[in-house]
Amino acid sequence: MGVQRKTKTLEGILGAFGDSKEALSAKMLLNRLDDGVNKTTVYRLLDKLEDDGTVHSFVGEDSTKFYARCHTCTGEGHRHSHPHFQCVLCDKVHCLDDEVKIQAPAHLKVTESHVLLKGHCGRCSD
Amino acid sequence: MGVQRKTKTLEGILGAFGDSKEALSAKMLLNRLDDGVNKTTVYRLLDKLEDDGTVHSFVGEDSTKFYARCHTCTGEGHRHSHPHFQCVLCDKVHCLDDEVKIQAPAHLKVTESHVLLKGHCGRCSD
DNA sequence: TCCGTTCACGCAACAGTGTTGCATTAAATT
DNA sequence: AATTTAATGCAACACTGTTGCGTGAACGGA
Repeated sequence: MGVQRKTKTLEGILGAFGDSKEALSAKMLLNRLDDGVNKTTVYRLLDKLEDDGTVHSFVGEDSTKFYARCHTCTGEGHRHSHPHFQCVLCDKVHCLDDEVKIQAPAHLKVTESHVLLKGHCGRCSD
Repeated sequence: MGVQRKTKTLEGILGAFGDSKEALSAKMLLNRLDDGVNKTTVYRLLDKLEDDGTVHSFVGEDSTKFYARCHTCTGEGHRHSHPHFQCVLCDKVHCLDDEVKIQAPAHLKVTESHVLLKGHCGRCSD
């Protein structure tokens, strides 16, 4: 049913994402919010924000879920065929721009593509 | 250090993978082996087989780890730029053939690409 | 501004996947 | 067969994420 009330924690989460393409895990968010916010609250808000089409989620190679602001989605459904990039040095994750189309054998009907690239980001590869 | 002894559980695991491109999770393996094999044993063997370059691993969208036989790897390092496909109906996961190259912005140095496609497999889309 | 509704919150307990320490068992080597 | 040491089973743990429930706070209406 999505978010219905403007609470302090909600504003903290939206503020953490800001308008950037950086992706955050629940743990990262808890660290940034700090002052006694409960993890349950964060998980529930993230779920609702995803329902609303405000954020989208994907799974990193360490099996943890990351969330990032959507820029083109609605509550009707998420359409994200853009890749995500994770820096192996600073661990930052962010969304890339390009749409990705991967061709699969004809007998498969592909409905979702999840692409995660790993490597060194701009700041870390100097 | 890898596998050093040919035990019953090891043969069970290798038998389960066979020579196919199907990927299995630890849980799936435990179900197939059944007769009182401990999950710790399976996890440890999978780790060692990965070290040896016998299997490779990747993370599914449900945050669980899948393993599949390598066909071109050595203990020196895994090189897998092939996509993996998961059927949303029968939940089977398998390796696809094509190599995938995704172009990323120039300031990023990409060292790994993980691609997971989801959809309906041949058997399920009839 | 007060009040009532009901969403949101914190807490505790739990679920699932995967890991670690340690004592025991069993492959491989002699 | 005896010895060595990798592999196993067990229990306990770590981590991410979830659920139930009682309390608190946001919002709408009077």
